[in-house]
Amino acid sequence: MSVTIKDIARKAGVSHTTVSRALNGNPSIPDKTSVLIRDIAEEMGYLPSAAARGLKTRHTRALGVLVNRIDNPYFGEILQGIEDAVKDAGYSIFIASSFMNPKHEKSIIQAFSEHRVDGVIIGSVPVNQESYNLLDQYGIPAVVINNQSHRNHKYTISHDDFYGAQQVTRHLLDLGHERIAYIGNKRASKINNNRLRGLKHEFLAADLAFNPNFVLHQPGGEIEDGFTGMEELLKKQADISAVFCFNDLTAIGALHFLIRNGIRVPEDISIVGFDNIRYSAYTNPPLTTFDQPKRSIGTEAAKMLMDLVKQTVSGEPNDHPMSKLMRGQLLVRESTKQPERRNL
Amino acid sequence: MSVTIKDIARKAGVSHTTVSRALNGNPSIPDKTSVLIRDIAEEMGYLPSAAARGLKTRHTRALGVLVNRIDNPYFGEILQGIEDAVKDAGYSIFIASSFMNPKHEKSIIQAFSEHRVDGVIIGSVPVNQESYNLLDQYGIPAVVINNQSHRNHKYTISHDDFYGAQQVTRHLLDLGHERIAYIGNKRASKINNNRLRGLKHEFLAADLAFNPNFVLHQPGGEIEDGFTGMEELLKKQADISAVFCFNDLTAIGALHFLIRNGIRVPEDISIVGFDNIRYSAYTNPPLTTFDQPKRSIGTEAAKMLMDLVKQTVSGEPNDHPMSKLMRGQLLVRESTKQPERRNL
DNA sequence: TATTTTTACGCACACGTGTGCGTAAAAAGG
DNA sequence: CCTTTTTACGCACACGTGTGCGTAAAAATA
Repeated sequence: MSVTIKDIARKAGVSHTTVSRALNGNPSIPDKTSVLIRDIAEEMGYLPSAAARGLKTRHTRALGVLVNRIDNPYFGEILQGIEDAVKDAGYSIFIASSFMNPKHEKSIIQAFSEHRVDGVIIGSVPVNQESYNLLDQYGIPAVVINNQSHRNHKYTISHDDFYGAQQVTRHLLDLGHERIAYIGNKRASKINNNRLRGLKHEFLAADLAFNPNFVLHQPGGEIEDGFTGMEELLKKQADISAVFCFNDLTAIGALHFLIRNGIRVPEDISIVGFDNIRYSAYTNPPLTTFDQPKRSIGTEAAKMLMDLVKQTVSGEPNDHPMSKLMRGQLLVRESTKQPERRNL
Repeated sequence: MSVTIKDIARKAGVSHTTVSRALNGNPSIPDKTSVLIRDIAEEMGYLPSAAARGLKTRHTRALGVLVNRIDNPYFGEILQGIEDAVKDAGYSIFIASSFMNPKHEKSIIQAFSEHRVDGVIIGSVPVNQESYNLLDQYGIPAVVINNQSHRNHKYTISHDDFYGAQQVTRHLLDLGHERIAYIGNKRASKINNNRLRGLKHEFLAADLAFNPNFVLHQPGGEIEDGFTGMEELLKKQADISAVFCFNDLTAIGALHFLIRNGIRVPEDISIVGFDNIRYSAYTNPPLTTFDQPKRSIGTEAAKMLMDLVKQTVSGEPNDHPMSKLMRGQLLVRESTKQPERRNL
């Protein structure tokens, strides 16, 4: 079965203590025996048991990542960013998706805790107080990406949605749009609010009145929500000239609805997305959007978490909260242009 | 810090042995003490240490999943399928991406082995013999999804690409296309071959000659490969009427190139993708494609692996290989229609 | 050579959980 | 009431690794 340090010890004619020390580079072991032991270990295909080691050292070199769903292109890139950062540092990651279901979420956090992960990253999901208490009790630090709960968390990485929404809105205003609609996502309450706030702020800054009837909050942020949202919006308000969508997925859905119904984009209506998921460059027309540094958000979250772990291990208390706000940039493609004059 | 069974034992006035048995439902413990102990455990927020337990039981209730990249929409859905199946069974999953890099791959397999995962799923990545030997040595079963290496694996889940390509080709032939090109993906050699074989087979079955100049193998299967592939193909062969693309991503790229260059789809050229990634329903025009049951592929792989683990645990030898071939179905949307007569 | 210092390594316990075996107490049987 | 069976539980060891402390041998010093 699996090779243990005792097997190596037997073969090398020393005690397992010496093997353990040799493999960990303890200076009390002279080079020649150290080399001998390493060679034998290599030859026997020895790999230390993370379980046994973790039992003693109290850390596992494993992190837990909780997301809403894995097969979401936005999270996908964040996950990849996390993995990039983590891989170099020799950590492994557990990934689980909660589907916004509190039951799942609780059992995921439990599983993470049972595996005694060194830390947890929570990606754009509101998490129960109960789950946090669990992590607290087990002394597991958590970094929250795009905090969605009302609670303020100690360690967060967030995207500056307010700024992003401002840029998007300014772009539309600069083009001459005034009848701008917003298709939001109820579920992502905090993010949704920030984006809407950014939009309103720009209207205010431009001395324009924003028509609240132009806002529609959908139950989710998927393609379908954009599709049905666009449909509903046009039923209520036929005279909009541009739509700011919660994210690229909803924008793709909205775009699709318009094209299906013979409404030209951007000639009749301009569409803007948010996030810059990979695919948004290849819609027809290519989507104007706000480019979130998703991969960087992932790596920054992972780095922050690994720093926290290091501090925890070295026993430093570190009670001051940390949070990092990441900014992206507007990406003008072809789904936006100045509004054409229409008979009013 | 974390609560142990000894803590519970102290509080309940029994030995840790009794606690262990009570929590594991050992019948030698009478109900009333058992309930008492469970209550105390609950109250103290006890969660068993997976490490300590795994050390004794020799299994960790953790699986490893190796993919090419996490942020790929095709894998994303497979991953979600795996996670679905695994969650109900109380397993957790490590996910790591190799980027087709043998170095990464080796260190990932090592990490999985160190964590003594109960099994590994390898998703559409060719894996070194060395890595397999490692898994073998540690007695870790592996299920391979869409085997990409030349070696035949013991346990596999595959999609029936030959059948799929046949359906796709027949669809095009039925529409009246004969000048059908294929944009392939060199990297996915085995899958690529099967799809091309399916295509050729249908030509043969229809008594038509297939023009090998209409085949182009790209270095990858991303959107960009489709874009540049289409460009190159048109330079070489201007008179094609339909393109069968390796997957939806390349199809999206190809489609994008055509539209950018004023070539109408499907009036001038029909395009077919493969996989049916979520987004393919929302291209303009919506993509005709072959719908792979990705989520099912993931769940089936997970189930097979968990069965293998169960057998390994119960000591059954189980040396007969297993493999499951999954079939999808053609999904005709709007990127294909009969060819228009052109001046030849 | 005798003494002190250094070197090289092992003993024994710990981490948290599971389990074979043993045993006092309780229950059952006579 | 005594014997046998059953019940309820604990002791002690094991899993694989890490570590404080101790010690024999080797090296350095006197």
